[in-house]
Amino acid sequence: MLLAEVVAAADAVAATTSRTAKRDLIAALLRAAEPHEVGTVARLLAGDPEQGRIGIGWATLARVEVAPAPASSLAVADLDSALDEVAALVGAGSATARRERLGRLMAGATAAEQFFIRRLLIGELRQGALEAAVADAVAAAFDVPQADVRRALMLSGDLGRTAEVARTRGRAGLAGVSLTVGRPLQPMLASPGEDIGAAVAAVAGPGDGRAPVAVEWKLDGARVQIHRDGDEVGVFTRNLNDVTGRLPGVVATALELPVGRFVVDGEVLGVDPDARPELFQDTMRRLGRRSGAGAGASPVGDSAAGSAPARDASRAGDSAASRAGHSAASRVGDAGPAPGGPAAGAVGLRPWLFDVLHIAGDDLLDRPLAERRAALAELAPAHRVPGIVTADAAEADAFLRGALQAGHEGVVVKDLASPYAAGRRGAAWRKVKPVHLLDLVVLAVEEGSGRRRGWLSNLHLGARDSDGGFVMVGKTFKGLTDELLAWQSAELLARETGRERHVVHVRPELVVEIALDGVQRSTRYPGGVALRFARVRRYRSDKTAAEADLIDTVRSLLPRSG
DNA sequence: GTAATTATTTC
DNA sequence: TTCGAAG
DNA sequence: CTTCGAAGAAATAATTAC
Repeated sequence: MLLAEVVAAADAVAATTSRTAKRDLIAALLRAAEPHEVGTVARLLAGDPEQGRIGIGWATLARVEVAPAPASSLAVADLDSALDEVAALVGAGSATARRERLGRLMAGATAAEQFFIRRLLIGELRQGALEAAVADAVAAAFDVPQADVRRALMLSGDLGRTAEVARTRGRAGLAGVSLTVGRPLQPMLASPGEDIGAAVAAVAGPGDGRAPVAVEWKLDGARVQIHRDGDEVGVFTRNLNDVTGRLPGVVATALELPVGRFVVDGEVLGVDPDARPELFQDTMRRLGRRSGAGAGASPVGDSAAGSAPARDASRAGDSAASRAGHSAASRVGDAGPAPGGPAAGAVGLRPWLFDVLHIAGDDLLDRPLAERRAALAELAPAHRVPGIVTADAAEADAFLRGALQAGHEGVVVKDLASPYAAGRRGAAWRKVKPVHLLDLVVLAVEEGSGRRRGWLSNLHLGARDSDGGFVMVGKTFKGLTDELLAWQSAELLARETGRERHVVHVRPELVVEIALDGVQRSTRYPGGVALRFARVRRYRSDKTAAEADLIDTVRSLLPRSG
């Protein structure tokens, strides 16, 4: 298949806002593809090429300027192999070599193709259709039920393979896709809850006689899905990245459990010697460390295993997913203190489990949560996330307060009758965490892009200094309706004091109420703190900048670090 | 040696 | 994370 | 009412460029 056909389809998809039209356009393209190309084409249209991120970003692309070819000649396979080649370039001089190879690819591409390749590589296809849309198109193209395609996609985590299966083996083939120990599936997600009472009511139903719900601590770490098959262990993140080699302690824990074959779901989190959870930043620091990759005990084993970042976690499907058998030896060395890092006494990242998806040959996905929790209690009682079962909102509230007291993020309220809805952000799980509010001053604003082009969108936020000045503590563009965007654009434009690039500086007069989850240490901002998940609640027209919150108030939200 | 670039995770 | 569009 | 996509920040590590 010619790349031009794919690009034409992508352009047509971008040109319509109708989801069914998008689906039909993609379906027509998939039908036209050769059977062996279906997977590649599907992934291209979903903006997720098999090679993943290959070390090309906007900066690299900006330096590759090649006159477009007058006529299209590239095949899909040409693009695919070019991506393979670029991905294979590592080590000294690789960036130059990448640019060179990319330039050759671009020289053979028409203007439209070049544009598509750029968007693809940057990871922003912006056609209003990604994985889910393509999945629906797969169903339409090959005349198989949408639900079957989605299920296979969630269980395999692999759109290309799912598309190929649908094309070559149809409905029966899709039905044959099942949870496979060692291969990650899409994790179930929680939807946001207003507060604990609302969450309990939403999950259990309102009023008397409501069903009991599970209420569990919500830990501020990294989601992990742990697979064990005999002495093979694989650990995967929320995005199905393989982090087995970075979590020797988790591997060791998995190997200690009394059952040889299982899939469990949970969170990894560092804990201080005094049992307080580490800051998210510190947990991520540990997870980010790639020393100790693989099973070997050689602490300076170098990055021999897939030297390029992000590539050891490639989703090549059959990659070296799990080969971390004898990891106990590497555990002690790896968990050692990072230079300049926190707490030498910390024991490294530990798994906290809250679900079981498979155990000893039985898939539990379709079983009620109550049953899965019971299975977990038997499999790994010492590693469970603390939780209760209750029908009483007051009891749930008390448990939430306890979680916060212990330094955790909040709780997740779960329907005990619900199955494990892989890949869904359903109403069966509701997360509840406290919201902080701050009144901050708008110091500057950035021009919007995409559908916010023409508006002033991203706000630079400042807290009040003790001597009358303002200290920037973060930015946000969230929580703005189109109406509010229009209003703030006009108001801020009227206060413009100067511009640099896309940033419009304004007189610090407007006070905006910001909701946030908390604050974290920052090296970027002069106040030493940055807002976490800041979003606009409303403008405080009733307040002047002199009444905004102080930087010390912002700092007081910092959790005490380990 | 330091700065820039890219990629990764969380939300 | 939040919002808006689509169905 | 639900799903989906798009908008972006922050911190970190690895690697390359200068």
